[in-house]
Amino acid sequence: MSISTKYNPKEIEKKWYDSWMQRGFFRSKPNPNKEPYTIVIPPPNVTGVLHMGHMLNNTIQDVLIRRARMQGKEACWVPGTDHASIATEAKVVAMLKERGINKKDLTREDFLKYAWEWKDKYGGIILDQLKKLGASCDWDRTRFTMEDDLSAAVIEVFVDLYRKGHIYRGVRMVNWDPQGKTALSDEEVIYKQVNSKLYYLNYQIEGSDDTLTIATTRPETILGDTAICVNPNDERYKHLHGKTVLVPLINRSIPIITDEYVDMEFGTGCLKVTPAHDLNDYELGIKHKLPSIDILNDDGTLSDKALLYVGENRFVVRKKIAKELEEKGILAKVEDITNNVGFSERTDAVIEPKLSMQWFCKMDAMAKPAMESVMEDQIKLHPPKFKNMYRSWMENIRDWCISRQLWWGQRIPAFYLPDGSFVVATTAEEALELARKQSGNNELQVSDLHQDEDVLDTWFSSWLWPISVFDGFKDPDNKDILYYYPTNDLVTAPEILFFWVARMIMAGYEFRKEPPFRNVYLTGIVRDAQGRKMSKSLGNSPDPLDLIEQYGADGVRAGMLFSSPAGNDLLFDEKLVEQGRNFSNKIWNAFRLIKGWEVDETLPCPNETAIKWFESRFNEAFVQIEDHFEKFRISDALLAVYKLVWDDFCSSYLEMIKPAYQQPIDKQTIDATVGFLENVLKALHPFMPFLTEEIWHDLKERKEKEFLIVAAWPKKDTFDKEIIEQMDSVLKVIAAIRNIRNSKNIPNNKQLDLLIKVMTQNSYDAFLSIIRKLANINEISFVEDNVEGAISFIEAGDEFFIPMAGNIDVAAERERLTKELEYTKGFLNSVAKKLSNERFVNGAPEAVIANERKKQADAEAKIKAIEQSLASL
RNA sequence: GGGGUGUUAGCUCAGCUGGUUCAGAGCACCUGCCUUACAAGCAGGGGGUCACUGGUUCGAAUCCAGUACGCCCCA
Repeated sequence: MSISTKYNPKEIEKKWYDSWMQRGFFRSKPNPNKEPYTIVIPPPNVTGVLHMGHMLNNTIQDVLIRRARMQGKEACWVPGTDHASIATEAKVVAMLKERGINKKDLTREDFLKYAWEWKDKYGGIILDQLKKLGASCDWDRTRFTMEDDLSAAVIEVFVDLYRKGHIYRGVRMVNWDPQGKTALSDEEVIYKQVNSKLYYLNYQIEGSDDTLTIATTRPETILGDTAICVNPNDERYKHLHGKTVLVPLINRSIPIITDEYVDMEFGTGCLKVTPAHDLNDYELGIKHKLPSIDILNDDGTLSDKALLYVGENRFVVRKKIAKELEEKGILAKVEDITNNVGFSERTDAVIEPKLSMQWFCKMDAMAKPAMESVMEDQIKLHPPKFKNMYRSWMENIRDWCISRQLWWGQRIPAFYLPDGSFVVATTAEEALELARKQSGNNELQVSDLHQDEDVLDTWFSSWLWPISVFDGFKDPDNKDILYYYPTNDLVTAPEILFFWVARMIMAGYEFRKEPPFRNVYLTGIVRDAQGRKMSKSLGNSPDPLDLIEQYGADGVRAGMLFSSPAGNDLLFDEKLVEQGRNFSNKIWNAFRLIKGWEVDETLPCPNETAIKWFESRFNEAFVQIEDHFEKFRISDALLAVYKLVWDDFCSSYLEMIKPAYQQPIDKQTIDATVGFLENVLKALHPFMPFLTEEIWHDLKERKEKEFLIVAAWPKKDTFDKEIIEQMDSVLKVIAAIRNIRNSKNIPNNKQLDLLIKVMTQNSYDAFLSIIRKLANINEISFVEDNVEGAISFIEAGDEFFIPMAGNIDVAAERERLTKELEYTKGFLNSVAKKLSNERFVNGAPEAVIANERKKQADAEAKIKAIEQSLASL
């Protein structure tokens, strides 16, 4: 035979991907005669390269979209990338540095030119990598969050929300990244446990020689202190209420205030209040009308308001000031503690809570419908355990800081007048008009206005993604948006459930009055075999493209899905991918076998039972597979196909119908078998698209557009439960015979005889040839009595004998039978006990009791049979 | 500290509405096979007090409470 015994994915994958592309199978257009099925890709970071998380995520999306396509839906998977402002800007800055260029020396326009240059060069990499995986995206629809239309949408939305009063500008405590020199949203801050020191400092009480001790992890911030706070119920400090103390080193007089917020147990129970540098202190400050003293510059050095150590880095100052305090006898003691410190997700710098002027988007009004839609299952989360988390987040939502002190992104459309007031408008011209109206000054020119320097958070683009990719802002009634929106399923990671998913839902209701999608499938995190998160720094992540090279895209796809139930982390092991590859090979060889048969049209069909059985078995399995799909149990769906193919189709069915070596096969069997293989390929195609398409075409001549990728998905059909059960018993009989061979060291090629004592209504007539073939039996006969000199076993209530021609080890056989007898008696006993319990008989449903009675009768029959066998030994 | 969620075979996990799918699957493991589709394979097999304690029930892996340990989110 000329077909290789091993499946070789390399050229095959490229061939079919190109072929699909050429024929436009991935493309989608609104088609009123078809039901739309839409997925928008979670846009990967434009700076990114494919990692294992993307592999899992996009494999699942591809499985969903391919199945929908085969189901005859108008399947549309929209790809694209997002501009990832901080990450990309950091990469561009690094690139410039390499070329000896400092960002500070560039104008905004020059910098953006470099940024686009960078994006054009590296921005498409990740999408090309997805093609290797087999992703069947409609590439003609590829979008980018910074392209003109999507940027216009962002600006339009900003202006709209501003006019609705949802966007405001204000001084607020924000998470400041002193390295990136930008504000971050709460979600971009990662808290880590670190070892710190707790410094105990003595503050002099004014008008007294006494001191008061406070504890702080950040002694440098005392320079910004504006009060000391104690719990009003704290007996220790009652005598100090209303007094003032002096801040050490600078001797500023600050009041002692009281608030129940203070934890009496922590430190000394005295809290220093630094409203400019701590969120809780800030809120205390507002409540008690305290001044804020901002002692830090944007780059994390001390400002002149600090009075001391001006211009020095915050961490350097911490050490220096601790030393100075110690020398001056102010430092009482130092303790080691661990506390949570926030770090920038992007630059890893320690976050500085900082007061600054930022733009905010109000969340409460928009959060309401977004929360309800998930709680009431208009949008379903899979698995639903994430609903709780979602709710608690939405209930405690805070306003969204949307401004970023960067250049790479959509510039905030606010224009400042010479007097410091501002207007918000989509264009400078429109702004001028508004500004003239607002100021009453008709002499104002565009050049008098100054646009805000900041850009918008990237998520302020991506929350519009399901709408903006269909140009739903530019042209709200266009055909695409009307047809594809709401999209169907979103596949993403739980980490961005709030960042992104929740905000998309808000935007959906705000701008389209409809949810952006119906189902959210949450994948897990891909971890290594030890359970560690895969990361570049650990070096524990395989390169996905290497894996594809080694095992084939189909093998990798299957491997990823073998062990990844929704919402559960995937402990990735290369073994899984190996299993995927082995599976590819298994199917390949099944195909080789079928392809290799000569057909003799004159032969009668000896395989009616096998054919009838597999047909039913396929339908049974397919119903289950569909059920898994409907419940988003993708892993289970794959495993069900896997078992259907390997166990039922290959190990059982093909062995049943396989003609003897070099013998031809009859027409009816080959036709049925090819049909079965086609159905199996269909069910398998979403998971393993390349291999299945290849076999599809090798199996038969196909017409120009007759591709598996667009073949009709099988329909759920009825199945004959009885034949499945009968075959089940028959296969157990075969296994029992094989087991006897194994344990008695009887070679496979030695034919045995089989005698059957039927004690039930079972009929084996239709299955005799199958038993003969699979168990290598010479003669099968039926008996009324026990057979002497034979090994026996019971299956489905009937007794089977294999004559051993005197080769029986009587003692061993007696022991085996005795053991089985004992077990069965014990079993009977437990059933009898149940049945003699009056409360069980009265309380349990009829079916359960009938079942127990059947168990009882079966066990009794079995005991009788074993006893007879023992007697005849 | 608050909330959520989990603990089932060596590993990863199914197990829905308590009772024949109740103790399962895949991988790993053990034994025997190079039997012309496949050694990336074939055949067979051994593994579990369902975390622990108590409760509800005729009956609990399944429901309830507590304990221990793990993970996640928030502070």
